[in-house]
Amino acid sequence: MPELPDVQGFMKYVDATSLHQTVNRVTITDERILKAVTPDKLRAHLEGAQFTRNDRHGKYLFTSISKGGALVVHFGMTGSLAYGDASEDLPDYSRVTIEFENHKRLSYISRRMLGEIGLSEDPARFIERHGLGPDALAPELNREEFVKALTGRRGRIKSALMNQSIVAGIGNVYSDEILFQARVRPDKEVNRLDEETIANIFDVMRRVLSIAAERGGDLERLPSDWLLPHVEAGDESCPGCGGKIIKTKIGGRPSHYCPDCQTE
DNA sequence: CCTATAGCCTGACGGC
DNA sequence: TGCCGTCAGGCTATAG
Repeated sequence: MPELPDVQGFMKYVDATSLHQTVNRVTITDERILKAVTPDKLRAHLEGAQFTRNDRHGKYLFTSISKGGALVVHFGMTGSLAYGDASEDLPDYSRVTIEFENHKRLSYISRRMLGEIGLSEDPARFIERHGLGPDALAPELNREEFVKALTGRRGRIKSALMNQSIVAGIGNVYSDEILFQARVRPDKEVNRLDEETIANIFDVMRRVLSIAAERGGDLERLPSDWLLPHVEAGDESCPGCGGKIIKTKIGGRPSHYCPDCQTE
């Protein structure tokens, strides 16, 4: 599930549950989720340490470790976190579980194993090496820069919004919502959009992501005049005009839009 | 340099 | 009930 708003939700979740507790034990149920670190190294870095703070960049969560460096958490399409009592059974598809001295545990869950757990000594360098653009909600990202980053590009606007090297954090679902609210069709070629329209997409992007992030990505808590709650509920009618929402594929990803409201 | 596409990986779901 | 194809809120490597 995780796009920027969801990861923001996970960040608050870790803030509320897992900071400043000493790690007793790290259990790795499936090593394949560790792509750039060995199980021994992960354990060595975490055991006896505490988590001190969380930061997010795009869809990545960086949890700082008191001994130095940070735990890198990426959720892929099916990742999530679950905090609970250490005596309880692990949730299905737990891949890594961190047990604390207070007999609680934090489990990283991933059904399809498309995510990753790793370590980074320097998250800023990690972000750079992975070619991530500025976070979509970063205060230093402004309208002008956004317009500049999109100008001269070919391809479709939805693909550009989902391109993490332009702006980090937007995925398949929120790109649909942003374009719905900006009234731009997802298959519109970027180079056929004028500056004003792109600037408006920027404003809408900020509003959509901030509101959704506040709600931790919980689709049920989103305003009912947004597209997502309708699509999620299997409702094929447009919250704006009541017309039929079109489902199609753009860049291989399922996409929803209203042909009547999204005219640009 | 840029964009589009296939592949990774696994389980849930619907149709037969 | 069981099998099978399709699908999925992401990313990377590769081809064009």
